[in-house]
Parts: sequence; structure tokens; C-alpha cells
Amino acid sequence: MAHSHQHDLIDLRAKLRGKDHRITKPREEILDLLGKEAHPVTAKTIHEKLSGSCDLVTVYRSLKMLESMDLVKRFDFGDNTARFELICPDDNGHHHHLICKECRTVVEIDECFDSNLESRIAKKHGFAEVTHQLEFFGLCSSCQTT
Amino acid sequence: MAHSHQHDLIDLRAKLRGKDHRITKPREEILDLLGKEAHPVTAKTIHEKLSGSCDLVTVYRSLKMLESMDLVKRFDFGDNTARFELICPDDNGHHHHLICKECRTVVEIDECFDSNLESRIAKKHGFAEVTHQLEFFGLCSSCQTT
DNA sequence: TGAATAAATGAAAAAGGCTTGCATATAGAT
DNA sequence: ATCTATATGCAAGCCTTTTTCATTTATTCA
Repeated sequence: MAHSHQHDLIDLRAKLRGKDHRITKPREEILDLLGKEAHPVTAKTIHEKLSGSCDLVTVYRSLKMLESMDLVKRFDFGDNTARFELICPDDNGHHHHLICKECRTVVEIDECFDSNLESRIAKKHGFAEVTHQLEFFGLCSSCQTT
Repeated sequence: MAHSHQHDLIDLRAKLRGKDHRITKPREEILDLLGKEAHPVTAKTIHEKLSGSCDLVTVYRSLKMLESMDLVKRFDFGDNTARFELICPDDNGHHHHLICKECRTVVEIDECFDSNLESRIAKKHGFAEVTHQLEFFGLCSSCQTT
């Protein structure tokens, strides 16, 4: 899941311009950092890695904004803490994770179920714009012996 | 998704006895209430519906305990608030939901993808005891016009 | 039935994640 | 360079969930 930093910033500028959204240092730094992460990270982690370069509140606000612009995607690993990942053009942000219940190791999963299931469900209940959140949980090889 | 209350309490007694866990009034009331709910409910909602019959802290503690005993399952609808549902013997607690992003209406979904996907993923990454959390989000028919 | 004892509860406080209000700073337009 | 709308920092607050500890209660066993 490597991300092209170059690409991101160009994309960013293009996407933000139209919406009266500004390209600021915190936002660039956050995107920059996200581009280097292999897995979703929490706002707190981002703030720590940016080591005080901007306020934690700004991290939250930026993430919310970036999410609303589909530049970043929010994930939920079941620990009451949102995690964020840069949306990568390959998969359009659509992929899942396998998380170790014990040590919290994260593996990126690119497989998914057939999209017919989703459209069938949408149709059956009269829903539109249906998406899904899917995460797998288990015990990684190291934690199985414990 | 109707639940047999009778069944639940017998089950409860049997399951709890072995583990030095006691059958208390709050726990009975919580299970009783969960048995009547059609959809996952939050701890706060449970507390309100029990109208002060026990402390909110007790609700949290009970739910955590019941979850650890596989009597109750936790769901995450992406609003930073855990929701709980009684595990019903039919589906062994394994089912999913379709949630309206707008009005938060919840629909119970009994379909799921082929289990081969899960076992393939588990095998591929050397994980054991793999389960998944899957929720669908979209716009219900009433909210589409808005 | 009545201690004994291990576990559960309540109440208050705190922890943790996230949001809001407001004054100040800054990006981008002219 | 100036102006204006937007973003930031800081402080405070909100909401969910957890912890601590003294008290109460369910269960065991005599």
C-alpha cells in the first residue's frame, strides 16, 4: 500500500481549491505523514509523530475535513478510537484489515466479497449509496501459542 | 430476530454457574431488556430503559461480562458508541446491519459472504480464530429524497 | 438457617476521545 | 500590500467508558 506523496499533494491542491479550503502546513504535514503509514493511525498518534508541530485539535479538524473530501478514510478497530488512512487511488480507499485481538498487529487485506451481495442487500431494503465497513479479527501466529 | 426469554435465563444460569459469576438482578434485567430489543442498543439506552433500576456503571460492567461469556455481542455503528445485542442461538450472534447514514434507521441483515473468504484470509496470514465485523451503511428510502 | 466469603454494586472521580467557542493568525484573492 | 474568509491554538467542555473503594449481595457450606 505505498502512496505517492507527489500525487497526494497535487491531488490535494486540486481538490481543495474549488471548495474554499486552504492548503495549510498542518494539513500538508498530516497528509505527508499518512502517506508514509502502512496502516490506519489514530489522531493521537499523528499528533505525536508530528511532535507538537500543530495542535491535536487541528489534527482532528483536519482529519474530519480530509475525510469529508474523500482524501482520507476512517476505520474502526473496535477500541473506541478512530483510525485514519490515506485513500489510495488503486483501491479507492476500499480495503479491509485483519487485526490481532491480542497484540493488535494489523494486516492489510485487499480481498473482498462479491459486490453482488451489497447491491442485493441495498435493493432488498430500498437503500441507496450503500457501502460497508468490514474488518477481520483473530489471533496472529505469534499470539496463538500464548 | 425474536428471542426466547425463557431460553436466555436458563442459558444464563447454566453458563454463569461454572465461572463464579453470579446471577444478579441487574444482569437479569439487562438480558431481559436485550431480549426485547430488535436492534443493538447502547449502554446509555439500556440504563434509561431500566430507569434507574441500577447504575450506568453496572450496565457497562454487566455488558462487558456478558460479552466475554458470549451471551451478548458488541456492534459498532461508527458513532463512537458501542451497541449491544443478545446473541441469538439461531445465528450464533453472527449477523450484520444496514444503517441509514442520515436517520440512523437500522435493518437486520442475515445474509453474509461465503465463509471461504474468511478462512482463506486466515490461512494466508497465519491467523487463527478469525471472525469479522461487517456493517453496511447507506441511505434509506425516506432519506434519499432529501 | 445462618455465617463466611467471594463477587457485584453504587457513587464519585477520572480517563480518554472528540468537539466547541473565541480570539488570533494565516492562506489566498484582489 | 491589503483584505477577508478560513484555519489554528488554547481552554473548556461533552460524552462514553473505566477505575477505585467502601458497601451490599449471591452463593457456599457448615
